[in-house]
Amino acid sequence: MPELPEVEVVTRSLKKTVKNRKIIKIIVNNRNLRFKLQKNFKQILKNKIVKDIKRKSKYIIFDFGNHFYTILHLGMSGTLHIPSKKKVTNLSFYNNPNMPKKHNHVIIFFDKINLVYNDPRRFGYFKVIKNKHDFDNYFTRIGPEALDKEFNLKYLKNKIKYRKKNIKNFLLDQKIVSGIGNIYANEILYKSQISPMRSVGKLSSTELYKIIKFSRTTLKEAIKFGGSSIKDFKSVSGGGGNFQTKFNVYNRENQRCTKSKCKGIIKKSYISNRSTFICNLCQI
DNA sequence: CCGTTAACCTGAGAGC
DNA sequence: TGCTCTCAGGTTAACG
Repeated sequence: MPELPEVEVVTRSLKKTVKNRKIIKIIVNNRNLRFKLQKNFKQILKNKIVKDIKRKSKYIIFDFGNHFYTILHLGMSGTLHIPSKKKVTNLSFYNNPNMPKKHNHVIIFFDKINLVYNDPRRFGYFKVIKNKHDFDNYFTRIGPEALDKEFNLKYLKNKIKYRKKNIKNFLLDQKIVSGIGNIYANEILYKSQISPMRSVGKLSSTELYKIIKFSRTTLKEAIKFGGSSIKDFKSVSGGGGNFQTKFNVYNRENQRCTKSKCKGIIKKSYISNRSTFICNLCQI
């Protein structure tokens, strides 16, 4: 489900809702997430106070102070929500309305507020980290995120050397640049007017610069619109984002290119089993 | 080292 | 109505 903008939106709402709150208790209904939840997960987090909430690419970080953290990755279908007594918030694409609590795997009880982790496909996971070394080490596996200054022309030029990978898979490779997923890779390449099939080694500096620029602007704009809600993305309070109304190519198969004067039709294909949308006339 | 594929999961929607 | 099949916003082990 979530790429950088959606995770950012969730992180911002967590800052407003659970920051500085104390965990009273935790209920674990299903430990079998992508990685099995450690046995003492409940005990180890009990009575901890959330000092801060941070985000690193697609990871949400609960910072408890003293280099004690819990990292959460939402996978494809993970959502966090705070149930309200007034309205039903858990009605995502994947949830059977008759059994809305079926995939509520972890419930964190704060004073006054409960935070529910729901994840039908269970590709998401929590990881508890207890020291600075492990924390820093955890993120060495991923490259700079697309909004970082480190993700610049010099960095990119160095990374593409001697490589034949196509630009779409390159943008999706979190070791190269982190935070971009399938929706935004499609949108960024459309705005850059570059075909997703192009080999990275053959891209010009101008083209690389466009990719960097549009990565930043596209992700930032998506954040401004509250992320993209295709099927089940919801913010913590239950509202969806609106960036899907801004899509130029994603999910727009057989529709007209959004650029005025362009007669192109958006075509769908697959690259490494991921759906890929392009305007044949705009993207070369 | 590099690039690609399969696998991990559940459920909605399409087609028959 | 119901069955089967495909697809979904992510990651990564395993393979050639």
